[in-house]
Amino acid sequence: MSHETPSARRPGRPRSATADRAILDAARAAIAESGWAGVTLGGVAARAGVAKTTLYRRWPGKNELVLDALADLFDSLRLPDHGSLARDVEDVVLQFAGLLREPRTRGALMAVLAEAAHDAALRERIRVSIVARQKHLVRQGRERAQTRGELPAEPDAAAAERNADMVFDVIAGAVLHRLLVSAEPVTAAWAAAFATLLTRGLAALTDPAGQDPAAQ
Amino acid sequence: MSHETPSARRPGRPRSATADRAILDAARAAIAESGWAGVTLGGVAARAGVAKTTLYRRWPGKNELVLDALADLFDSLRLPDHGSLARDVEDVVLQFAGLLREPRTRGALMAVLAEAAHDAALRERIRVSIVARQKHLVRQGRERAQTRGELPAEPDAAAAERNADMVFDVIAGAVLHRLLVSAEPVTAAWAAAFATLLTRGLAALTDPAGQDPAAQ
DNA sequence: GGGTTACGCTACGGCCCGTAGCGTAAGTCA
DNA sequence: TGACTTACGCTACGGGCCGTAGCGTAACCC
Repeated sequence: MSHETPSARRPGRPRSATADRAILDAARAAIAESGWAGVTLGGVAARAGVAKTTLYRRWPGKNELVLDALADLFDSLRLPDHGSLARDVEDVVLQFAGLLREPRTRGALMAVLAEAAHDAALRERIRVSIVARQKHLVRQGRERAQTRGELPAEPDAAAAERNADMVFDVIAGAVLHRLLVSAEPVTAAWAAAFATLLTRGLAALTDPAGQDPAAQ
Repeated sequence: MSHETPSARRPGRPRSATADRAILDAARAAIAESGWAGVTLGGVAARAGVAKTTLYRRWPGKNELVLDALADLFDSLRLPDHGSLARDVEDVVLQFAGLLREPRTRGALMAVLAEAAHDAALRERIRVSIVARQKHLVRQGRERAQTRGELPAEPDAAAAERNADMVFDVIAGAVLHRLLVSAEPVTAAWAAAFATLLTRGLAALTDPAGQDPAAQ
């Protein structure tokens, strides 16, 4: 996943790709069954039919393993073209909420985020394997919206990047907060209302007559 | 904190209020020093000058203790009146980000949320001691904005409640996500842009000509 | 074959959890 | 004052999991 692909083949016995997949599958299963607290590296190893030491040879600890096991989940997100930005956002929001429908998956994700709060290396790992990997959705949506004329073009690249980050934080943050802290479901109605709020607000934000766009 | 206040004085030796405060202070200190993983109930007890058993007599476990230790932090949030909804939102966003400036505080909060994902009792505890206790800020802001004429009045109470929940999720979610997942600071410029996005979007959302407000 | 790396297995020290048991301290009530 | 009730401090314990060390074996390259 985030391991170096041995471009130059090294001598010695190669790592078993089968074991890699077995371990990640076992980790996902363990998460689904017993949540974060229920995941023990010993248990994952046993379930994967692998020695515990093999596990420690590949991942520094529980956080990194679970993160890798979760990262793939988000790769299934797609931005369909419904003809309007709001509809597209609504669709992606529902997809995202669907991925986190399982409470234990939510728990595992949050736990990793929690550890990241005081672990810079883990934070970087998250940034690479989840955030950066999904940010293309935001860029894609913006391009479409600008082509449609729904959103004005940003004055410069820096402003465009700031707005993309903002959109990402607002979407992912709102959905996570609703599911996890408020503990209420993301329904179609909620997604529609949220998409309206976001797209209207975004139009105002990008509008040059909107506010002072003082850079950070 | 969330214990029953002994309205009718019971017989026997009363619980030491001093110990309660000492334990919560010790827990906060432990969080600040070593983050979630570093908090051990044994350690907290020792630091508080209290027997470990005393701790277990009052809190079911680590989650509940840390939650109680964190809940007070949010009570300092205030909604100042700057004359415009956007400015008020901006102010509160900066306050909120300020509370979470300390990475270890963020970690402790996130860890509690993570556990809550698969612990309904803890979820309820969070809902009561944090979410419900701070939601008055949203209601207050809405009332002011409607008095000022910045926002239209909602058609009915249910719609008003839905919007309030939405605002809460968007604000808290976006700030948390930016600080924790994106790992970028909440600057004054970011807060201003976010406040613009939210207030403009909210105006569109509440606008009767906005979209179909199909209830959930 | 020799060299190199990965694997499975076992065993271990260490830390922390959560509880039990006991004697003692601090209150209430008669 | 003395009986009663509840909280406290202390010690001890079984149990679980962590993360590592050591060893023999398996797979791959030259």
